[in-house]
Amino acid sequence: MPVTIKNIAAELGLSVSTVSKALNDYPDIAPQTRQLVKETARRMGYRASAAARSLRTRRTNTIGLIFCIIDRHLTDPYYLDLLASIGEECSRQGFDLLLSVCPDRRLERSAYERMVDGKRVDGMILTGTRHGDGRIAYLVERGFPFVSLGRSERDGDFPYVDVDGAKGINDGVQHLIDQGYGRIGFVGLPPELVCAGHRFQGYQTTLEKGGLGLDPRLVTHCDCLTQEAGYQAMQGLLELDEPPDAACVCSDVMALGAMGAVQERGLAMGRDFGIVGFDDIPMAAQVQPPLTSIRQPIYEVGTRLCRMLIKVVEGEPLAESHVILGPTLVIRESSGPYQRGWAR
Amino acid sequence: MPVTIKNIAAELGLSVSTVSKALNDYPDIAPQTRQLVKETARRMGYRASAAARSLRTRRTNTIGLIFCIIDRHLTDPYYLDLLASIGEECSRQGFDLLLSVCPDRRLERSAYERMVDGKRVDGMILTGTRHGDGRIAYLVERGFPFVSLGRSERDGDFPYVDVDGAKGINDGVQHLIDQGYGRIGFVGLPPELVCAGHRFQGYQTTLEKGGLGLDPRLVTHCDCLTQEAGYQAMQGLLELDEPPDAACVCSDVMALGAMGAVQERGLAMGRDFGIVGFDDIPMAAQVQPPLTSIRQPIYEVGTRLCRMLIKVVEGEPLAESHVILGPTLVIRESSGPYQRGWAR
DNA sequence: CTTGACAACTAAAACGTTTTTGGGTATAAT
DNA sequence: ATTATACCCAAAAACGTTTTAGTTGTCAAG
Repeated sequence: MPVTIKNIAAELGLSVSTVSKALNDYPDIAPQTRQLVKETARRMGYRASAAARSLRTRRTNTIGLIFCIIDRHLTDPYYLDLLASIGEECSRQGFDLLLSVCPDRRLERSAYERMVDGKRVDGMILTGTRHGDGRIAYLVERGFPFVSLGRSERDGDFPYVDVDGAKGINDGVQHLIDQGYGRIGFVGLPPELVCAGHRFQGYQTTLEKGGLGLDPRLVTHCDCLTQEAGYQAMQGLLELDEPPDAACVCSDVMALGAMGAVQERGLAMGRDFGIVGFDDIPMAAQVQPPLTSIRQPIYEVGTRLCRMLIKVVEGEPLAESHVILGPTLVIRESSGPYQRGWAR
Repeated sequence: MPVTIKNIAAELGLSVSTVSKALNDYPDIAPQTRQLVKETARRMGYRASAAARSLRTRRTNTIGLIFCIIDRHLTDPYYLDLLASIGEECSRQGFDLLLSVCPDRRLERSAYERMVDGKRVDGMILTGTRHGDGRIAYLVERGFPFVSLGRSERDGDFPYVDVDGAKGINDGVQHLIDQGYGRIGFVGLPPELVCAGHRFQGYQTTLEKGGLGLDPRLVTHCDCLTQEAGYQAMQGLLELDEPPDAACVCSDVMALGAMGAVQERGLAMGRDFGIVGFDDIPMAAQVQPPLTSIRQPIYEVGTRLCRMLIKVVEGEPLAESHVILGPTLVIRESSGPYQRGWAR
């Protein structure tokens, strides 16, 4: 039923190999033949069978992406933008994107094996590198092409794109200091994430540079990137004997939850209490008050990841295999100048 | 390098066909042989080549999904949840999910052709049915298995899952009426979407039922589902000579933008002006004031779509091929009782 | 002793490509 | 007239499975 290369050959009285070569622009095919074949193929509505082609060429022209969803809620717009940028670049390059969503960390390994060992994809994009990342170990051991979003110091040398989290947090914390906040808390990412450490370092060094000591009680983190978790974390900080008057929250989604907790206490955001988020999701600009946030160039990250991986897959050399992109602080009202103390 | 069925056969001194049959539980294989083969396969780390298998069986065990992104921003959490639910169900059923993101409506057709004619997937999930939907025409013509999220009256008979938008809007508008709002606007979806019509009907009938006439000036719509568009639409309504005192906005993301426009005018949300959104994204509960919204059972929608499609692909009969799920109104503060008039 | 039935396995074709090798026919060079 | 050189095309193998159609061996029934 579907039209194959053989049908075209029969139609034209040519051999299969000639047709194949014509379609693939081999040099030893007469220009007119090539023309004729392509014309006929189009007329007959021919499309190469992906399976047959990849069986023969050992290439799938597909890249794999696995999202491991904890808690059944992956509603962070950040991921959707990442996905969109990767997907778009894939399309441009004629690649497909095979996506797997696994609801449980324990199923993650088998999801990778399915894609990699089942030869379903040519390469993988890995997001959110973790300490002692089993996925990296696996891919390195297999010698399978991959790039990652996020560094991983000790796990071997592989191409990655990362955002300079320390720099981002530095800008954010410094901004809070400049606005007059003196007791600045930190709501970090799940500690297993490599980038969580970088961001904390940014917090630490900027406090020191600003002459503010680090109070460990003001440092907390969320185990998942949800509003609820951000709300809880901020609750914890506000219940301290000496609560903070500002906080740097490592994800906007978490920051929105944190804002809720602050406002619930009757504190005026951007006056009594300052918050800086991370990611600069679209919602950040719309919420009341608008949320100051450290913008990640997420579209560029996704695009670069995709381009790098495709180069690796095709065996081309990478101009740079370790890319660190700079975030930019977007100042809005949630970090307005500090106006009064906690006790009022 | 990768271990194939032939390697296993050689290792055990069996034929390829025996190994294949053993792995696939054919009855004419001795139980002990089957056992031995499976054991050995596992030990050697065997994984069937997806390409070879699907070349032979004409099945890919993959379903396709194409997101057409307008405006480079697909940050609606709704889609991420939909994607997550579809992805999870795929995993459970041992299917892969091939995702294509096309930045331009003009590239949509070729994205479909790539998946369908290139035999990359066994079936497609189509989202957001449109009037005179070219995708449906194409798939029907090809006789290709698909299910859709959303009805389509005239385009032929195919399985779908839909949410009862008329019912949802009905509940929302009735709620606004009950809260004392008397001049209720409507911010609809892009009119090309089939569901846009259903929702508008819900608006219309509920107004009539409530004895409120329909003022066409209070009816507007957005061309894309962004906050910005919602903001603009609401601006338009508020600039009328006789502006509304409430509005039903057909997507939460748009509703958040609309809330911004309302608040910018100095109106108190949930007192001077009521808003009901649609989708009940997580953000709705967190924003200030929390947004009343019509919840779509999006996880169930995704799961059902996936299950139905897989049944169709496998040639099993569908218990019900036209599923309409009910939304539920989640009441929050953005639709608090009407307290004062526009002029103050 | 043949026949048939059954169980357990194998041979081989097929799926639709790509690619290597090689063959034939012009044209050009010796 | 012979040889070399392009040029164009065809044959065939290969990729790793699945599946149809046997083949072998054993055992029971006739």
